[in-house]
Amino acid sequence: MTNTTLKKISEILGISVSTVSRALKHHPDISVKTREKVIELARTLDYEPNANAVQLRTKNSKLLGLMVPTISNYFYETFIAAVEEDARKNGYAVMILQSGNDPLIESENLKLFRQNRVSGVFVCLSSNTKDLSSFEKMFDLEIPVVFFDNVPQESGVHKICLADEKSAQLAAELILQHPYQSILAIFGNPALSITKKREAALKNAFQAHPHISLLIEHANSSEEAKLVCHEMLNKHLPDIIFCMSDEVLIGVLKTIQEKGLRYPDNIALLTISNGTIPRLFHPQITYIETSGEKLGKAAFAHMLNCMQTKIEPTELLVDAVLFNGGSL
Amino acid sequence: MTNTTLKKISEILGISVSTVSRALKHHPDISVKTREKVIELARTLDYEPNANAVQLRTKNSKLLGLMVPTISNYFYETFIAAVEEDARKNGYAVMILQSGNDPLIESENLKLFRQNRVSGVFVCLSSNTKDLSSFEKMFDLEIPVVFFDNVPQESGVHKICLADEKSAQLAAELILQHPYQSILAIFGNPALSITKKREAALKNAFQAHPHISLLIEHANSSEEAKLVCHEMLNKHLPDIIFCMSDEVLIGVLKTIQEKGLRYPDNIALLTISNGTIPRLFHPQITYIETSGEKLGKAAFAHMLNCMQTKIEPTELLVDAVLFNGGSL
DNA sequence: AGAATTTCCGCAAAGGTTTGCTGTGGAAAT
DNA sequence: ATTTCCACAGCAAACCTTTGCGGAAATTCT
Repeated sequence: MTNTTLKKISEILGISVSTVSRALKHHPDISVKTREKVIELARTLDYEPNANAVQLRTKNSKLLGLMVPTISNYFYETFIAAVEEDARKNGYAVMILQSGNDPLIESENLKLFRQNRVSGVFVCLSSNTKDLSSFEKMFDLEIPVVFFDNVPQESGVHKICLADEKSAQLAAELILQHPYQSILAIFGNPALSITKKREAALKNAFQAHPHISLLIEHANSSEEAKLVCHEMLNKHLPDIIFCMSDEVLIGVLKTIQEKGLRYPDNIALLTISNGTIPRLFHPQITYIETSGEKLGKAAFAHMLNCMQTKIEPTELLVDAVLFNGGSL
Repeated sequence: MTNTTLKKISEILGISVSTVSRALKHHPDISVKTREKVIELARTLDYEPNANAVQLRTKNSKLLGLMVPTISNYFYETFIAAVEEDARKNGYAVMILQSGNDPLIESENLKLFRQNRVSGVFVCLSSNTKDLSSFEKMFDLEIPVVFFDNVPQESGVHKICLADEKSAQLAAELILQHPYQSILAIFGNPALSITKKREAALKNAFQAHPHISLLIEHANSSEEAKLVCHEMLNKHLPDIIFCMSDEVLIGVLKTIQEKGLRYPDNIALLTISNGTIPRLFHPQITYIETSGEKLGKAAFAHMLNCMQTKIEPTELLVDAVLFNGGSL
């Protein structure tokens, strides 16, 4: 079977292509009689506009780009799911690409987005990206770019983040409500904006409490976190371990389980997470919620704004809330 | 900045558009001198072909569609990641849509795929889809459809599945190697092809062992699985619980933890999973591996075949292997 | 030198849609 | 009965690229 086009409909009905096109979009120039004839036939022939032709002509696609380091991640997947859902409801489709944390692939992917004429892109920066040079062309072409989660330091771009500072502050407050004296805080890749923000905020919060020992470590993966944690626990058992993310938490949990430690009895746990992992365990692990879903919804709404009216680049924050499990 | 097109290049160089087009693809009709001039200018102007125009003209897009009930799922996310990665390496981009297990949205999404002229689609059927009527048009238009994971019963379509029967058999064999006498097996949504296959295979394997009690239950979500498990354990403590999937496993684990049971001492556990969840716990949970990654790679390879040469629709299986944790 | 190739490039159409402009017929206004 | 106006529909260009075909100039062969 071959595809039905405006031309085919117009030939069958013996009218012009433009009349068919207009009838289909209820243009007032077309009489009701003609319009109904056209719509009727279009339905029976199951006409579906060729998006390529439409976009070529109108220069305005219903495609959005979305790039993450990897799709396979507790946080990104919920973000993606949320964006896709809202996009669908608004008639947009989403083209998803992974950078694998490789700036080269990131750049290639941006090119792919451009070639496919996306109307906007969501980007979580690769952890190895040093500058925004590969994004220049997007800005030049005025394709809205909304950065999320791991965002560039530069101002003048659209950023939408979790309340990184606040979530670390919340964590600090919660810790201070307990009589913990020694804290082990394990963060992720120090190159990430979220790492920097969370680390700075946590450090800052404890500055006024010099009697509390705050030990900070970094780990780029769950495996590293596990090793680091093992190492640290061998030296000294802290009162509480703070994990910056699910990746870290997973490593820490493995260590704790392997060592036969029990929380909250032997050691307390606190993490920042979207909740999936913390809720798997019993007792559930107390976490500061960073919802990929909320972030996704906010990002899409912001994108819609960007595409409709040129708005000033800003940094938006999605609030953080505490979920009380039973790990401290 | 406006986009560079073939026309713009041709005007600057004072040659025709067709020459530019041919030069850029190393057509033998074009002299080396002209070709190099063109390529040089194209590079400095950072020419990027308009995919819409190309596709419109060639009727052959570098876009693939992928539909799953939800992206946010331990299994699908790895599948998607694998497909995207291989697609990228082969110059394809992936358009991802979620059906939310709603046949209506599923149908709408197929339409979106068609309108965007994808060259092929991967589909994991929604659990509520009763027939393949909404796919008819895809077949008519000869757009390759590769079903995966939850596939239709019909033959004559491309299906690529985990070795559902074999994985259940493997599970049965493993169980029979131990002196377990009572088994609680919890399966997922009975409407899914994977549920049916796994359940049938498991039942079948135990037919020859009537002295072993095999109790079968169903649960559509982790929460249901948790409830079902609670209920069952209140009546009777089985020797082992077999979980069909991660969803089920999560519910079961919660129940077990809440009840203060310890595996493998009080009860044994066995599941089918891609490994993410089972490896989070200590001891790790023994599982039959169903790798979304392997499935994704196989699916993409198959899709490539479908697009190049019309091959006979077949059912491909991705093998299942045992991962020995410490839960039985 | 004249004929036969070869080399290189341009013309124009096609793909499906959208849209500004033009043109027609008929009804209303004068 | 002439003019004015409106409702309706078609023409043609444009978006950008690809490609069959034809043709001019340069080269090679008698």
